[in-house]
Amino acid sequence: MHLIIAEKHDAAKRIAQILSGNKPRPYRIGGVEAFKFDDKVVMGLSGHIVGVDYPPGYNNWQKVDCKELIRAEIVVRPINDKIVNALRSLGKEADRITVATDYDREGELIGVEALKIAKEANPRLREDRVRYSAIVKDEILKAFKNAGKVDYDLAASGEARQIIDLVWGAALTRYISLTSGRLGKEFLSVGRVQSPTLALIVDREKEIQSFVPKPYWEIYADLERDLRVQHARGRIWEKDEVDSIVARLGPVGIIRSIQTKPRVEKPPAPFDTTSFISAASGIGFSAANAMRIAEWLYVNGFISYPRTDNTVYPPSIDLVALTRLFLKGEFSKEAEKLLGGKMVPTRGKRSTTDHPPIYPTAPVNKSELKEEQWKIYELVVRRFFATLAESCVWDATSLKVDIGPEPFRASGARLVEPGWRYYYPYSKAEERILPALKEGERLRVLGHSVEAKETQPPARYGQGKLIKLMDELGLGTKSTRHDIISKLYARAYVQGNPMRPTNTAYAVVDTLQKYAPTITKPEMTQTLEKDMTQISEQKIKEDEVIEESRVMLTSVFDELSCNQEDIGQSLKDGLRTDKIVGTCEKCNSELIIRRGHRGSRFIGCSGYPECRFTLPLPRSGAVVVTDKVCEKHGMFHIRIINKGKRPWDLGCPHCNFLDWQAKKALELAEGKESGEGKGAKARPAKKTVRGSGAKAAKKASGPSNADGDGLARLPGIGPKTLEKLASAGIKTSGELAGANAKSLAAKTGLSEKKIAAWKSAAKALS
DNA sequence: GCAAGGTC
Repeated sequence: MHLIIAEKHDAAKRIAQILSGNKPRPYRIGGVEAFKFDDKVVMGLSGHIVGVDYPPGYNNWQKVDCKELIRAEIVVRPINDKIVNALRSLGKEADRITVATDYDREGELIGVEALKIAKEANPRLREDRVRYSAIVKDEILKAFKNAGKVDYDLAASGEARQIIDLVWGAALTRYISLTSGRLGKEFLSVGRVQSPTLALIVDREKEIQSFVPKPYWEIYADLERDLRVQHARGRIWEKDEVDSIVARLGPVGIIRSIQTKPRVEKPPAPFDTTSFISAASGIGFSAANAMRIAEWLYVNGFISYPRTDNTVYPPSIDLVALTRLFLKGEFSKEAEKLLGGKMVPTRGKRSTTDHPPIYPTAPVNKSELKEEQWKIYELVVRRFFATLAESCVWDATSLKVDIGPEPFRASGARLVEPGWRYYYPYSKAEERILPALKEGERLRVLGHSVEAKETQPPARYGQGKLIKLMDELGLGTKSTRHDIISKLYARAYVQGNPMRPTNTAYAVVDTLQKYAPTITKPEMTQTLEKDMTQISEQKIKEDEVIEESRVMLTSVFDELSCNQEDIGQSLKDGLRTDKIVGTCEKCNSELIIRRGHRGSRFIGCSGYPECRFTLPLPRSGAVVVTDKVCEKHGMFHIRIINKGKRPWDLGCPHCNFLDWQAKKALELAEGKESGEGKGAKARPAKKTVRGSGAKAAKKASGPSNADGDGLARLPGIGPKTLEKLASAGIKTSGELAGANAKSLAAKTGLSEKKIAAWKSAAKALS
């Protein structure tokens, strides 16, 4: 039997279809679906099926000296047992195995991992490797006709990367976590990609903080015929000069020249992962969310593989036939127009061997997708169309006017031919139409204005911009960059979008930049890339590169241990400030996030034990203190970040607590005790509160609300109830708490029981 | 409970 190994299930399926000429038989083995035809079986892996790690003896962070990790044994263990087992049993049956994983470095390593497992089960296996750049018939058939050798050197270079990443990452992650006392769920992490990325964000923030704005002025004049012109000097840095220019202005402007030239905007290049995420970011998607949706669209057959560095369509894709598929449905107008043109595809700068650019593979009805999925799908379709469309052409006019001795100018732009912009309307193309004028024409000056401005600090990085920057610096890959960004949020290193570093991030980056600068710079990745190339070219041995790296890390640790005390202190100082939530309403001390026993957290007063004011916090997730302030309590809003979930904006912890109390009181009054209610510790910050909190916020902003102290926040009170209560003279929760339930019921028509429940809830609230 | 890299 001839066993063929692909990188993923989907690739296996399509390769089997092409090689078999029709539909291969699905062939289940140990819960894994492979494909069988003739004497062949094609099986898909799931990327890496084994991973490197330390033996279990090193699991205890406190007991193992992190320096030991530099030279500790590293073991390879299966990540996916099902696939490993299936591979073993298929390997036993086979006499030949062909590696058909993706045509790149990691693909070679993934292939070798699989090969090792199969050969352990059956040492007599003959092996070979096929290389293809797209899973299309010609390409695959050609690849299988010209099978070559497995490139063990290329795989070895990938293995070196794995080991170096693990050793540096694990040792420094543990060091920084132990030194700062942030253990357990709240550990701090360090890595070859994440730390330089975080440093970019921190460095940018420092630039912004230290930016000194410089004042400047711009002079504008309004002329008849609706013409507004700016002084040709643009930014003028001296106020004196502004004044003297203004003094020289006359009552009439004379048109010196007026020139119109065409300006051509070329259509954009096909989407690779970076430009896709960046475009999605422009319409409000986070990097991780955009990739999650793209992945779904790919798995369901609507778009091509979303993880690619390629910006050139391979000739094997029939672009015209693909466009014709869109003649029916949502994009029929666009498809028809496009097919009437030349349809010459644009080419980007990068052309790679593993996957084509991202393009739509099939039309789909809008009603079949969720709103977000549709938006991403539409983006991919429109980008695809744009890459086949004509240039966008403008008439650009530049106008020069003299007012007295002073030169002024204006520029106009008129859209002549929208070209690709017709299909891809994501960036606005604004026209500025100038009045029709002739050289030498004289216009009266109606007035002028001097605008005082100042230079602006550089902008914070949004996720789209950061992904692009990482790409340029070689940080991470198309498949990991969005994950790395998510990781920075999960560690509470950054918040918001554009991204702002927390004080924790400052402390960690400062420490690393001072004592372990290697890990904070993109150069580490660039050097590693060079070493990997040398390994794959047999110029250095894998072991030499790893050994060199270990020696380097050893000296980093020497430097760290020399400055142990300083580092511990500065980390703890930085970390403390991220924990200040507000000021205690009882004693004016700082309220900070504190740890209770058994991993619980709460907000406590730093005046303890004299002051015992506390507020509860949820048990799980990283607690982030945001910069949004509650108007009522003056406390910073809290955000909870759980791995793999959306961040939860808990809001003001005091408001959250009051909401919860009110809700509890209501439940008790209605007699439906939820299991956790009775005798349970106060745990307001639970998901159940979230709904009512959000509703409450909506209600509170409703127009019919005359409520100053949270009447609308009581669970079960909607706008209609509010009106009814208001008609009986009840406008605040205080008034409700003091009202007689029976007579109020009679006045409003509301049930007495409900009113009684609201009353006790209102009491809890006030 | 650590990294980064695949894929789901």
